[in-house]
Amino acid sequence: MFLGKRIKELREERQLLQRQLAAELEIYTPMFSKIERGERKAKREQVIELARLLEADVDELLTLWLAGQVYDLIEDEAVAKRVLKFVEKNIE
Amino acid sequence: MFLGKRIKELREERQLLQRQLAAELEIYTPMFSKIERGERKAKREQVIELARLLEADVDELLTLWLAGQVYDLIEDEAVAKRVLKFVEKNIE
DNA sequence: GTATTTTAGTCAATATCTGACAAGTCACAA
DNA sequence: TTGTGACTTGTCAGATATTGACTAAAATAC
Repeated sequence: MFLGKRIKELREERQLLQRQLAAELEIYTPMFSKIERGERKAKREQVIELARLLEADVDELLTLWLAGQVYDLIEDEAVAKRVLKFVEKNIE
Repeated sequence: MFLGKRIKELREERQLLQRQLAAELEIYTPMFSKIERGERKAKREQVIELARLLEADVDELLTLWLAGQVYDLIEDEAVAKRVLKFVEKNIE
């Protein structure tokens, strides 16, 4: 969702078609469309490849990719913020 | 993992056996053991029921439950902290 | 309009998760 | 040293979820 939005932005800036990026990733265009709209989850490898194809920062895209997954997990939870704080405190 | 540790603490404080809590949750003891050790993921419902059985704060346990899932998602990622910050900024 | 791009929907294949259970380890007691 | 209770490990079929391939429909551009 965060990732899809950013990919679409970058793709349009670069004037590329979904079809073109899909071909590079060796997936079908409908699949690419779904990834862009957040209906399907991209694979890690695809995110990395997309960063290359779109000349974007791979860490930025990986961050958005993961953020979307974290968001999906906690968005409807009353304790969402508390969860984030907790994980922050307990990471590495 | 966070949840399992806390459940074990509470269970021992209350001097309850895995077998007893498992029975209350209507699951097999080995399953309970796995949940406690983080080998299996508890269900939302089970977390809520456990809070009741252990006289613990349900939000605390739900937080730990979700935190474990978020942690699993990002623990090995270089951008982990950045992800948390990003989600924090973009929640609600 | 019609051609191109994007999205929606279907479906089988595959991967992942779950529950149930037998069998194992470990600690302690008889 | 064997019996018992608590907990853990391992397995495996069945349920669930995810994925990829693709057709068809919708939106947009020309």
